[in-house]
Amino acid sequence: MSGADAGTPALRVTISDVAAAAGVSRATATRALKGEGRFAPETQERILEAAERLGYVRNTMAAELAAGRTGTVGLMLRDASNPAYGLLFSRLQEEAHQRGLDLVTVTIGADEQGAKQVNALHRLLGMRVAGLIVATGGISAAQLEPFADQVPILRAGRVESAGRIHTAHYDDEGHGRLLAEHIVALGHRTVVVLAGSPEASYPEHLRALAMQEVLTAAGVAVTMISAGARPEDGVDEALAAVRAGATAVMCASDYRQLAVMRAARAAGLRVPGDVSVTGCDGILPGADLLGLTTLRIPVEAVAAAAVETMQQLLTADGPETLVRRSFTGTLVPGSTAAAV
Amino acid sequence: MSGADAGTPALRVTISDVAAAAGVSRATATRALKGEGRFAPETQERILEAAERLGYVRNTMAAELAAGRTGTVGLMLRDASNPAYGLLFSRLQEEAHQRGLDLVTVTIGADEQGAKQVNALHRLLGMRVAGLIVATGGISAAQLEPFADQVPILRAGRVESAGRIHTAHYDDEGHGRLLAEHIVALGHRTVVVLAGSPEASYPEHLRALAMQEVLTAAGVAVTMISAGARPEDGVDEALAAVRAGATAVMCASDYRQLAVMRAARAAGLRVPGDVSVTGCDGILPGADLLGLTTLRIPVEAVAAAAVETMQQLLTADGPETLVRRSFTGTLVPGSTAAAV
DNA sequence: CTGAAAGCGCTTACAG
DNA sequence: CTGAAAGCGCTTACAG
Repeated sequence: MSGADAGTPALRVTISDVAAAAGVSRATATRALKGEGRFAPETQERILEAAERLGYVRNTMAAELAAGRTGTVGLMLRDASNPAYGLLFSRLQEEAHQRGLDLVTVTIGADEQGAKQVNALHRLLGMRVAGLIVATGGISAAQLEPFADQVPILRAGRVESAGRIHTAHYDDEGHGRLLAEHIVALGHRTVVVLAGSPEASYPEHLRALAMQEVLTAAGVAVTMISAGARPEDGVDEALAAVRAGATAVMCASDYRQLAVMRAARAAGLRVPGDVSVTGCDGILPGADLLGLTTLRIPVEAVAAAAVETMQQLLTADGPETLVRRSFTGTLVPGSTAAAV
Repeated sequence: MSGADAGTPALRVTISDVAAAAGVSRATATRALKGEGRFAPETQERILEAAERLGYVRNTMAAELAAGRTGTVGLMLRDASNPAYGLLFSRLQEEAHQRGLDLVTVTIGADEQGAKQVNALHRLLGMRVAGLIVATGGISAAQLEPFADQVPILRAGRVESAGRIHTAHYDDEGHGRLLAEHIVALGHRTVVVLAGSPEASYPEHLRALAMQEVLTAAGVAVTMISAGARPEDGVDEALAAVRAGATAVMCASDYRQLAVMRAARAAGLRVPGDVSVTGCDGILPGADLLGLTTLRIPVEAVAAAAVETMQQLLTADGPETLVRRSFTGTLVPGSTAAAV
């Protein structure tokens, strides 16, 4: 309440201050403040009043250190400027709030090296979080697994093959299939599939493989383009294939779809007149106005499952079994893809 | 490294384990691990090797409690599903990373009551963060100020009039002015301004007031609509005004602009043939394809200034002066607004 | 260059 | 119903 001098941080009020002000021991103050254990109602009242008056805020670090446990779940997040991750983040928070789970988040840039990823992981583990939700593909199972016996780890959004990591993930293959079936149904016989390489984006890669499978099985001629991480990567190549006869470009993400539409417009190609285009994600605001043909990924369901599963893992008493939950989104037919 | 039984968390290795394994005291282990103070190079090597081998992760809570300080800055964030906040979040993280500042984030839903907002604040203060960056309008200066003498507090994105809170904010009034001047230049004489009410969105309110001022000063007839928080709120009213003669609808956000375009399309009104529309934010992916007339808010500059300022505040030795930095974005003329 | 000791703020059995 | 005591894992002067 004093010490407003700059440079000298104000003295924080501790539980000892509160206890003294209320004329009790620290032990009693602790109990009354938490509302656990035995204490006289009027004693509690006095303690609560003192805490309020002094502006007491419990030191979480000390409390958790002493109690030997943490009520916080760590969340590793990828760059939230991508709306798909932004929304996932938002939903995870929302779910956690509703279930009374405290979440502490650290993010890692998409471009960061393994060392930084591990660093972020250590920061969370250093806080002795009770569980870990990983919502970034940037960190591998190998980096995660050593800690799987210390704390439950769940990957959100992406499949995971490693033994001890739980998941709540998108059905990327199913998504690729649904989109490809739509294109087949529209009668396209020569199609470009434009996706990030496995290194650039594993989910995109999975979608692309599934698309290829469905298209090929339907007798469609497929040109696969394995591109870099940036949306504009591979776009020129895709348009070249269009000029060579392809009637549709299937993109593994809406960002790529936008890039293709931009380039098509610049090149004087009409969508869907000259070329049909599809994407995947379906969460861009304004996607409807653009008429994007896409697939809405089930962000809400994945977020809910992730938090629910984590909560179960935290309260599990029996031996823990591996949880793997997959969620399929819904096709959004738009005006960017038409029958040939 | 044992205790893989479910239910029984593995024993975490402590610095005592590392010290014992290396045959030194905990004090020496601490120094060598941090690389501070004096120690024999070969001793350090032994300690580092032991830590590595045992899988030691320093307990941050204990370390900071003992050291009496924190290296972490708290970030209070609003729902990141809004791209404007998602991008701000992303940039803040990026900047913090680059400057070696650790950020720990808690979010609060847009709809949450004051109690929850304060709760989130307490969670951060309970972690004894070294500083606080507030990137949500949901928490008031009055709630923040009591803590301003314990820790530097900076509001990012939004102006702040309270005495002890620093800011790095958008020039909302300037943004409103720039957009209004554009509409005036296009020759519109009857205009609707559609914005959230002060309670729904204070920044939108500021933009709207500035628009009104510029429009009125130019002799334009203005209809002000003070709407709810949802993008579709007030849209019907706006279209009614258009039917009554208004030639332009100025929205205080891109979300509202999209809602107006959607409704206009449904009502058979052409944009910009029958009505010009403007927004504000300019960060929607695909905004260019839609031809949105908007204003790109300077997210990057605000984020950089916020982190930079916070870092200065943390290392300041002299008496701290109030920092208030404002940033103006750039007009993005699109195809949704045309001359009458 | 290294270690013994005290202490950070809080909680938890255990006695009363 | 309440308090004294020990301890959570680590760091920091202070002696050696």
